[in-house]
Amino acid sequence: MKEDPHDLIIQVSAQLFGRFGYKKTTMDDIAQALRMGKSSLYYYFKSKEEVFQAVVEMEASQLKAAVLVAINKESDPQEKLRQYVMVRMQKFKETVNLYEAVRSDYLMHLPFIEKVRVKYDLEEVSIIQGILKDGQQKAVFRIDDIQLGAVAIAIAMKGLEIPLLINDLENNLQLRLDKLLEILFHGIVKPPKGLE
Amino acid sequence: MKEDPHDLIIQVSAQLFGRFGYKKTTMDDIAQALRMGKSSLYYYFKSKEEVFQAVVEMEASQLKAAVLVAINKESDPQEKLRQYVMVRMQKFKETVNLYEAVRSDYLMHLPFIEKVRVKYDLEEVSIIQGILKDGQQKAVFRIDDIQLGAVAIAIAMKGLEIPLLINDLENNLQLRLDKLLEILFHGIVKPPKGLE
DNA sequence: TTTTCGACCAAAAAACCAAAATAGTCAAAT
DNA sequence: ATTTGACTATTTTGGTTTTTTGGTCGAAAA
Repeated sequence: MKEDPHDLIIQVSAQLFGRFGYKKTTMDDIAQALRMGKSSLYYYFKSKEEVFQAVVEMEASQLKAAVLVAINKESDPQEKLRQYVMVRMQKFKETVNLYEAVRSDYLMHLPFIEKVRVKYDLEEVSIIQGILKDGQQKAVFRIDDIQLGAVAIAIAMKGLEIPLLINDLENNLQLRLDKLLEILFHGIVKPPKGLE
Repeated sequence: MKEDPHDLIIQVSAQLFGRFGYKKTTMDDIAQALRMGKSSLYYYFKSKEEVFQAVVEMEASQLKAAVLVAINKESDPQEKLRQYVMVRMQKFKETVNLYEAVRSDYLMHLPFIEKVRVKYDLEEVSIIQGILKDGQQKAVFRIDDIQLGAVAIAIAMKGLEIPLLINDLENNLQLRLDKLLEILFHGIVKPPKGLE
């Protein structure tokens, strides 16, 4: 079974974009890597932007898939959420193009990237919502507004992306995540009566 | 009492940097605005970078001061923390140069800005630590590792900076902050016995 | 019909270069 | 101790040419 040209282009482009970045990768580069004429690319994609968008969307859906697999392995909502955060942070760094798209000043302001980012953010919130809802049904989470709660958690997660590029904190990361999760689960206010 | 030239330069520079940005503001512009020769500037500062650094540090310390005033108005640790988050997010946007320094791709990677940012982050963590410690002594907060807890909260706060530039959410901001704080205070896990 | 590609174009980018602007120096003046 | 004008080395800018690149099209192949 031959590979669908469409997908093949996306795969090869992903590698090139990943290595050289969006600007430095030309349509000719991609065509040459595929040993086809540049014009042929335009039979499958109508612009360079569209190719990049496809690459980013592919990576985003892979990230999403990995995350879904991880949380479905767990049944305890608390553990689901922990796995979600862990896997999502872990994989995020590895998806180079998505990373660049969200990060690079140059790309970030392009309207088509903006679209992808919003979509990707919404999916993230939706996944968290799912976990929260599940936890609520199983009566382990107490949270009144699930929508807002999910957004709040997503926001906190964004904060973790910042120091990610400043200094790699492979080691600290685990520790900080655990701390963040503990606060997320139990809060910092002492329970009223003699508990715990 | 005359104004200290050093401080005067910082004040005027802050306005110019704020209006035109770091790159577009020349030392001549600053000198002219002060009606002094450009060379005189170099009597007080040894480079343009140093002037900008002084401006950013001034703004950072003003932000810190405003935040300290706000939290000292409150005595309840929980309210302290709430005021801290509110004021810090509110004022942050208004300190244009600090904002640009942390944000702009061009400036962010300059080593001297990096330094300022780290220092500023550390101070932020230290303030949060203070609030947490106070809350612990007053037995209203329960948190084992104050250092890590403060870092976790600071990280979550960084997440709030991101959507700040994407779309102004003056209105949503208040709502999201409250939600984030509620989770921060009480967590999302249902307490074991029939409480609350 | 569907897919590929060479030839082509307009627009963008890179290379180049001279002129202007700018950060920074210094010796002399105040 | 402070200020400044004159000076310089380095960037930045503006304008021009050349090259690259994204994208089109019609013809050829499959």
